[in-house]
Amino acid sequence: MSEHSKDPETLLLADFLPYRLSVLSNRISRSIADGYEERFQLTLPEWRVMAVLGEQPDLSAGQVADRTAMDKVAVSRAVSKLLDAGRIERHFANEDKRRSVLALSEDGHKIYRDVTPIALEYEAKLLEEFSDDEKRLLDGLLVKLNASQLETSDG
Amino acid sequence: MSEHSKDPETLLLADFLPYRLSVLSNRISRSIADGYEERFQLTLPEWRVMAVLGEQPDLSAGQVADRTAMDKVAVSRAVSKLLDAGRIERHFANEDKRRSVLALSEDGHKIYRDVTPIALEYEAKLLEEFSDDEKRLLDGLLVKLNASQLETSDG
DNA sequence: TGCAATTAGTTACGAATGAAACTAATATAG
DNA sequence: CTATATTAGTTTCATTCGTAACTAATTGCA
Repeated sequence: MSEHSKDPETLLLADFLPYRLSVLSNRISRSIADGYEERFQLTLPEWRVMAVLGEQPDLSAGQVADRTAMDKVAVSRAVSKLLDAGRIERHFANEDKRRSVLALSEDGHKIYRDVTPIALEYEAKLLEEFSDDEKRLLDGLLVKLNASQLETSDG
Repeated sequence: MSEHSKDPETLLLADFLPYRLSVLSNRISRSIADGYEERFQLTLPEWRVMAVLGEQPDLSAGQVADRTAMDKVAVSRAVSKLLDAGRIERHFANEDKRRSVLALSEDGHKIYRDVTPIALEYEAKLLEEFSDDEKRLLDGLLVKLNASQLETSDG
């Protein structure tokens, strides 16, 4: 990236990878959320929790946080709204009564089945002009960026 | 993406492009911001405004909003904090007294010169394992995704 | 055992955010 | 001209968000 600006004094926002990713990602997330938020009265963090529980039920709040890269407070809030709305069910583990065990309710499953295709169709449209090769390439580059990010941030 | 899940019923978050971009991008932005926020008492939106003014001075608030993909309220707030801190200067255009003309102050320039290398070094680290080919590829794929996003959202 | 440290999750509170209403200046239509 | 519509930017208000403090349950170690 920034091949145009090797000079460490010059920052061209339009070439700056973190900036580009941020703008792109925010626009995409917003577009998808527009497809379900109003219609299902469902915020993005709530949908993330539902998506992960639809994929794998009986996770704890902490596990949900790990998988969605949300922080535990955000998960706690989303969970409590989803419980109020009757979209998930919660019980607590016998062997550790702090640990919650979360799963979609029947109602939650219904919404999950409705929203999932909206999300996937959006992704499909986004990638509709991409060849299989390009998709694989993109996948690989994102995996690599992700690994690089993890190294770069902490150790 | 989601090559694993062509089935429109099944959403694998870990394969879902919008989700992956969001997690990656948020982590990257956070890491960079950690490098300057506390040290320079500078929030991310404030830095974005400074970055664009450092690159091209004498923009109006609206032009800053367009170039940073921030909304005008966010720009207004960032501008007013930057004015308070003496990091930018504002006057108003003679031919249209509503339109602001913004530029970094001397102090702002100093900060700009300090923060820019932090941002660029982070980007460089992120891409340090990428060959030139891979960088070009990534650049092209992001350009394409961006175009696709624009089409997909509105018309 | 029993007390300190850790862990799961929630609550409280201040800061950040976004939508909508507002103000002031300019452009446009009659 | 003058009234209406539009545009630039700000303010307000309600919501969202993140950090830190808190509660409750569990673990570890003396």
